[in-house]
Order: sequence, then structure tokens, then C-alpha cells
Amino acid sequence: MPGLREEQKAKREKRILQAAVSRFRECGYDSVRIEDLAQLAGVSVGTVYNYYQNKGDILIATVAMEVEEVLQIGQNIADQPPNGAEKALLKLIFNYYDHSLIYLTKEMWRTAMALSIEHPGTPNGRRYTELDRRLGQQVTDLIATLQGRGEIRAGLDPAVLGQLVFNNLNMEFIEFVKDEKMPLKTLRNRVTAQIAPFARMIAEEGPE
Amino acid sequence: MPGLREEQKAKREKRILQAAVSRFRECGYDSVRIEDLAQLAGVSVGTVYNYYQNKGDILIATVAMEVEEVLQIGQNIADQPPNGAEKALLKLIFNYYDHSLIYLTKEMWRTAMALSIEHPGTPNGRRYTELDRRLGQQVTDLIATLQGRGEIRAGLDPAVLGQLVFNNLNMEFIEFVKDEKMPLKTLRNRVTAQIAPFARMIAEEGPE
DNA sequence: CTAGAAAAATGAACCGGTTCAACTTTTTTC
DNA sequence: GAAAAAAGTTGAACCGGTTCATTTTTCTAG
Repeated sequence: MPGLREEQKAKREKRILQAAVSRFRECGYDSVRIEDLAQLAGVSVGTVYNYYQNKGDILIATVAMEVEEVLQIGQNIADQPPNGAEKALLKLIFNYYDHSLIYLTKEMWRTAMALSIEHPGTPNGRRYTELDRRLGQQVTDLIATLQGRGEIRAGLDPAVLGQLVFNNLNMEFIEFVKDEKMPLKTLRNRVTAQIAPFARMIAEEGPE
Repeated sequence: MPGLREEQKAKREKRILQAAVSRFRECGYDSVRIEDLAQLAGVSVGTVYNYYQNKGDILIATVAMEVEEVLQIGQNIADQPPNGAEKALLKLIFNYYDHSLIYLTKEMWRTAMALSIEHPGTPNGRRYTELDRRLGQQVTDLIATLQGRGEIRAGLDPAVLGQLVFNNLNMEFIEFVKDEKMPLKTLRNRVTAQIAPFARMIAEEGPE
């Protein structure tokens, strides 16, 4: 039996998170006060801190939901990639990029990234870093799959290539969210320009 | 004639910055209060804000000094690189890395990076981003020089390769400063593992 | 059903970054 | 050299994230 207490706890936590998602998107992370969230969720300020360690924690929770979803889809791509290193890599990367702004704004991404860099040891920071690690692992998995198929040179270490690609797509994503005016299309183009020659270089020499 | 006012202004700004460098290194960015800096510099809190826009601005100013120095040395390496793409790239990269902790702590780097991501439009953020851009440009310059010498395949775009390498060294540096326990040696090893195969791939096919 | 214990909610108080109206100092003008 | 203007300094007050002693709610034992 869940009990009244458990039930109310779950309901309150959900209400706070919903209030946060909505307000953060609407007004921007900085200008939303904890008091606003508390009011919208029908609880007191202190109660918000009972459910989340601090303001950043609430943001990370919303970011985590979005990343989990992207990881889910990415797994299918990594398991059954299309033929050709360039096509496969870009499919995975664009999956990440194209989902990134559905639930979250650029400002929310910036804040979450900043938090994870500034306070890497806190539960917030660690959680975001762990999500990053899993994204990177997915790129590595994809490359290993391609290598198993003979589409990438056998001598290359998938973990090294995966890290290289992930570092690149991640850094370009940071530039993307740093520039409020940059459209997704530009991000795609930039990464394509980098991944395309890279993919040719790591590909098993095919028919010229 | 510099005038009394100008002289005092310069002296005060310097005293505040010196107080900041010393305190930030000693106690960590977060636990240093503006009031502490003001006291140490012999001015009031309000005066600190006359010289620096906000706390982050003071940090960026100290970071900028360090990056300017590294850029200076890097220019020589980019202009006259040693033979071989791997050797040349690593020399430039290690120049960056080896200087990074002379004046600044990992915490200071983390905070500066977080600031530039979180508030890219502010003077702080822009200044840090601009420094990053110049570092990236230096990598591109180096690659162009090597290509001019015939040490890198002619078909590859130096700007694209430069961005790729810079993204990678920057991201690995972020991981380095995020992990308080990681020694410089580990950072060097990780980047070497990534740059070495990359350098071989972009190098003009030499004698096998 | 009730007393006591355990869990959770509350909001006033704290803390430090930031602002700004009043005050001082320096420079300029005559 | 005195008065007015310009530039700079000051610290008390503001603001919002965070804490914690107190109060309220829920659960459990008898």
C-alpha cells in the first residue's frame, strides 16, 4: 500500500517539477525565483528544498528527462546504424541535436552545462556528467558496430575515435547554445563539415 | 601628465586585482567575498564595482592575463613548428596545458568557463570566448603552416582540422579541471592518445 | 480512538552579490 | 584661490537563494 504520505510526496515533487519546466521555459532560469515555483506548486519555499537540493538541482532534473529520451532513441541508431561512417555518425548526432530544443531552451542548456562544470562534485554536477558519459559511450558503441561491419579501419580504437567525435559534437553544441541567434541548421552544417572529412579518413578504403 | 586621479585609479585597480588573485588562489572563488577583496585592497565594496562589473569580471581579468601569456608563447610555436604533425600539435597543446595551473587553480578555470557559458553575452563571457577563439585560431595557423610545408594532405581544410583539434583539446581540458584529482600527466596522455592517430591520418602519406 | 513518534511543511532570518543616493575628492573655470 | 563641475568613493539597503527552529501532518502502537 503506497500510503497517503508517499502519494502526496510524489504529487508534490511532480507539481514542483512541472512548475519549474514551465517557468524556466517561459521566463528564463535566472528570473524565476524559488518562491515563484513554490507558489505555483502550492507549497512553501522550504518544501521545495525538501525535494530538490537547490535551484540547479531542479534544472538538472528537467535536463535529465530530455537526455534520457535522446539516449533511448540513440540506442536504436547505435545498434542498427545505416551504412557508411559519415551517414551513421551524422544520424546519431542529429538525433541529439534535433531533440535538444523540444523541451529545453538554450538558456536552460547553458545553465545546466555551467552548473556541471562549476560544481562537478555535487550530485547535480555528477548527474549531468554521467549523462554526458553515456552519450559519449553511445558514439563509441556506434563506431565499434561500424568497425565490426568492416566500415572503419581495423587498426583504430573505437573508444578513442568515439571520444574525439563526442568532444567535437559536444563543443559545437556548446557554441550553439552560447549563440542565441544560431539556428540548428548552422550547427548541423558546422558539424557536418567536420565529421565528413573525418569519416572519410577513418573509413576502410573503399572503391575510389 | 598622468594626473593624481589617473594615478590613484590605476593603483586601486591593481590592488583589487592583486587581492583577487591571491584570495581566489588561497580560499577559492566562492568563499571569497567582495567585502574581503575591498578590505584587502583598502577600498569600499562600492569601489570594487567601480572597477569591475561583477565578481566574475574580476576572475575573467585574472584568467585573461594567463591566456595572453600562453598565446604569446603559442605564436612562436605556430610560426616555427617542429617537423611532424603529431609532434607540432602536441607541442602547442602542451604549451597550453603546462601553463594552465601556474597562476590559476582548477576551481578558477571551472568558474571562468562556467561564466562564459552561462552568460555569453556579457562583457565577461565575450572576453573569455574571444580568448578561446584566438587559441583555436592558433591551432588552425599551425596546421596551415604544416600544410604549407607539405606535412599535411593538401585536400584538407586547415580551419576545419583546427576547429576539430581545438574542440578536442578544450573539452579534454574541461574534463581535467572538473576532476580535482586528475594530474596533468593524465591529461597529456589522454590527448596524446587522440591526437596521435589523428595526426597520422591527416599527414601526407610518407615512407611506410 | 488516542498518545507519542516520525516525517514533512513552513516562513522568518541569514548571507553575500549588487545597487544607488549621499558624500568626498579632484579638476576646471574665472 | 574660491566656486562650480566632474569624477570617484562610500556603505546601507535590496534581492533572492538557502537554512533551520518551529509547527503541522501522518503514521504506529496499544
